[in-house]
Amino acid sequence: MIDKSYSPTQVESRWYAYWMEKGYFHADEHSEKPPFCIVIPPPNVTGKLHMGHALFVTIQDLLTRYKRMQGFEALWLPGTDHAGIATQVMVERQLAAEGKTRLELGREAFLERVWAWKREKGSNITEQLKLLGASCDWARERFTLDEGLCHAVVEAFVRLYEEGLIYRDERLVNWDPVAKTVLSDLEIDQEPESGHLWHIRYDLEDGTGSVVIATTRPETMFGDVAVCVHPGDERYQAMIGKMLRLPLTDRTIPVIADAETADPAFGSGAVKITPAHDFNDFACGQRHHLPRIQVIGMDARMLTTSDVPARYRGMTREACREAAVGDLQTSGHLVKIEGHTYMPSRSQRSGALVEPLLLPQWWVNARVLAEPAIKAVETGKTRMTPVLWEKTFFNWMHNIRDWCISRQLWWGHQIPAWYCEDCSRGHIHRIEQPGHRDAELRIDSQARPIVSRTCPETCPVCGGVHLVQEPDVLDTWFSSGLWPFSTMGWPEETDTLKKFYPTSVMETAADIIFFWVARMMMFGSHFMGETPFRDIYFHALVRDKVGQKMSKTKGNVIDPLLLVFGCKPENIPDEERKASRQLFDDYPDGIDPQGADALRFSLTMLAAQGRDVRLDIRRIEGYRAFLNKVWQASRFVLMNLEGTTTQSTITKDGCIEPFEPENLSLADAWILDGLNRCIEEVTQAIDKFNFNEAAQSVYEFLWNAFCDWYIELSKSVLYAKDEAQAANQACTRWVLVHVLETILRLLHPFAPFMTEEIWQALPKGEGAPDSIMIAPWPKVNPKFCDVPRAALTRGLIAVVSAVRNIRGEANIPPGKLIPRLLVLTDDPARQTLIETMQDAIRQLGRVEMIEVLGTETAKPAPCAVGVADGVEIVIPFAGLIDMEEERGRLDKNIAKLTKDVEASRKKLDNPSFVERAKPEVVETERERLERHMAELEKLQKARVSLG
RNA sequence: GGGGCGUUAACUCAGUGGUAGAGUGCCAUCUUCACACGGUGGAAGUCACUGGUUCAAAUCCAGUACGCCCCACCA
Repeated sequence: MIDKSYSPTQVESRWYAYWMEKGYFHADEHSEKPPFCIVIPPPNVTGKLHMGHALFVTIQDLLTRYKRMQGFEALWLPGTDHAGIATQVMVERQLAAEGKTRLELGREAFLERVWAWKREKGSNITEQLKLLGASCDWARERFTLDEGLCHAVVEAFVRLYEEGLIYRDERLVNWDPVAKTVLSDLEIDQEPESGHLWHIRYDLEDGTGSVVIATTRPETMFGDVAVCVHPGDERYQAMIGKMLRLPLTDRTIPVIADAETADPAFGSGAVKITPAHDFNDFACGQRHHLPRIQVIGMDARMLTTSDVPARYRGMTREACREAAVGDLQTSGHLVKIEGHTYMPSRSQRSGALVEPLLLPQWWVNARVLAEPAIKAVETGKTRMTPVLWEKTFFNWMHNIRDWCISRQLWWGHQIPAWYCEDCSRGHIHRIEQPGHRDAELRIDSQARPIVSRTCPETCPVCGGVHLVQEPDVLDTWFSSGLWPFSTMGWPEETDTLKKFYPTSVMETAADIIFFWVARMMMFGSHFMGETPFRDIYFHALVRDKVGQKMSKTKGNVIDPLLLVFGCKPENIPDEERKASRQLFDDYPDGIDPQGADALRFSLTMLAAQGRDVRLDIRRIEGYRAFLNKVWQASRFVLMNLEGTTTQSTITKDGCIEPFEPENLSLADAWILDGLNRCIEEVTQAIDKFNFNEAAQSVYEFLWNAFCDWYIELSKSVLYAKDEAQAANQACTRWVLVHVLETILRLLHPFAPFMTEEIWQALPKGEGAPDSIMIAPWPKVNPKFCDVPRAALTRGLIAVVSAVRNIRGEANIPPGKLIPRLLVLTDDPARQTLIETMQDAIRQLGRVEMIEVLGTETAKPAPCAVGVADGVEIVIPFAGLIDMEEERGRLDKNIAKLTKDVEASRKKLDNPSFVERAKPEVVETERERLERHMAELEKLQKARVSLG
């Protein structure tokens, strides 16, 4: 017997170890079963479990467990990502707390430190996934810096280089001066900020006039090489081609015309051109063959070159801005300062203002790689759900730009390229800094890389032996892009790849569609000849209850584990409590343990396809109540099996039925028919990724059908004293345990722990599996599809409901039995139904005696009348009912019915409805009208008799 | 500038052509032998707005308002 009350924390501590021990999570690449495979979106090793993880575990585990039960060889392949910038920044922060920097430690010692940290903390996140029940094949766990994956990365890089799809080039790139690395376009955020627009006068060299330019970055003026105006702008026609004096310097720069760069309507219509520090200016400079003058360095300070006037050299860009503006004011060149809202680029990781700099970097030719990936989606070889994401995908892929893959970090895959110090003499610079362990290597774009799988011993050109490796590492997403096949052993042709590639479903958040999904598609098509997944399911974003993204600074973070295990605010560390401020404002006394099962069930319910989720804890509590209901219903079934030989008839292939349909009671036939429907709905919904529908279906069947009616009806059979019921009792017990057992299997992918706990407690026969997670997925049993008998039971339910309705609205106290109930109908089938089920009706309606009579029977006056399923329910007053209440009740029902009748009439009186609507719709409408009219008539008569 | 999404009960959300649903909350009532994380009954919505298509619109189309997201640009 299971415990009296449902304690998720206790239940969930029991089963994970059992499943692991039994090896149920392991997928065999040599199996004969059809494959089903999901590779996990690898969480950052630095990561701490958040709602996004909880959501993907919920959905991926749901799919994996479902397919496993359906008889697939189900592989959910886990692993973690080294998360280059995130991890390095974190460890550097630790070092800073000790007063050290990575440059003091040097590359080797720093990396050792990161590895030590990874060894210590790297399993945190995977342990947290396990708490949610993730049935991953942990023996196959991978890390993007594993030996095997490094091998795959090198292989991919070298092949792409040899195919000309990777190249090194000097371009303007996004430089993060805090993290000291270049960033891809995707790693940059833009939010509006308020700044200024400085209007500065540049005088013509010949003294004939001046131009006023507007800029948001006056400190870059030392890098100006031209002032650009629109060719059609009449104000400046005469100046085009003339030279201007650049204020604060002794340089002169030309006025040029460029329609793409200058907008006559913005500012003064004239714009300064600084090709080394602005992307538009860079493009303009290229068109006009202008020089590029770099004036800001990688530390975001002004360079100490001759281009920068001595006074400003070495200043930070901010200090320089202030100084320059002051000097311009003094010299009279500053015309005005305007307030201005602009969108500066900031590094996602460090928050630093990105400085565009001219640097040699490694690039992937994305356009070529994108083609087959686009085609795969166009032809439906890979499908996206919700399908609207395909548009976003195409839009980006068709306009894709080359991908900058090098990063000036240490934590990551060092690029497999070397430079010969002899051949590339003069292009390799070692910059020694006092206090830095290693010299910094700067490698000019003119240096010639030697790309190789292993470190070359000699230079293939000159035979020289002085080779240095490219210090840069690869963008984290380069290795993640290989994830679906690198984790399976690529470039080796492994059995795992043969069995499981391409994978079945990629399940992830849509915000990494470009970062990750698109790149996996490109690499998969290129290296494997096939896109890596059949289906891509994008889940929703989990937001807070008012729809904002969760973030620590907003204080609206909801840590899934706080919900799973419960929490008291006083036990939470300050920092975390700050991050979850909103939560503790709403729940000052803390939160009760909800359990992983309830969290999972809730997320499935809330995350309808493609919709963002606003997480409302009240709904989680509601769904925990549902799991409690399952638990309590199970206790009822188990209690009634005690001391009997009735057992669940599950085997490893399905269920055997000890009873034939003709031996079933009406209630049995009804619930088994309903079970069939439920099985069908859940299965179809999961297949279509409509997880909320699937969960909803089980929810309704278990609560509204099984608990509310079948269990209640079963009591009149099980607790009957007469001998005649004995045979029915055995049947009822079997139906109880059979329906419960099947529901548990349907529910297992949603709530794995509690379903296992209960399932294990059920009495089962020979041949039953050892765990619900390897039990077969329920199938519809055509033998038990019994529509007519199910419909009769629905009639019975309607009768009981009608009695209860009268009781409730007429304020008959629940303790008071109704002495006499008349049921009027001329239909023999219904008469028999009421007769045979009268025990149940008496119990559920709290009625002492029932008489079944024909419709012509004279009603006692006064009486209360209700209509259900075409039969008339009559309750003689006999002092039971408050006349006023009853009049009110009838009036209300009459009003509603009258409205219904009018609506139906109006429709049916409309000739075009009758002609043009589908015949079955017209037929339904006629039936409805007839039914409502008959009902209305009866109620009206009853009302008249009340006076 | 381009694209996308949303607006349904007090709250959080389902519902893609045929008389509006759930959870929580609310009102009344009941601690009856699975369950008060419960039972029973009840109240509660002009489905943002305006047009259109249709016999029929929460649902399809167009527009408006408000909210949100993505991409691009921004001197």
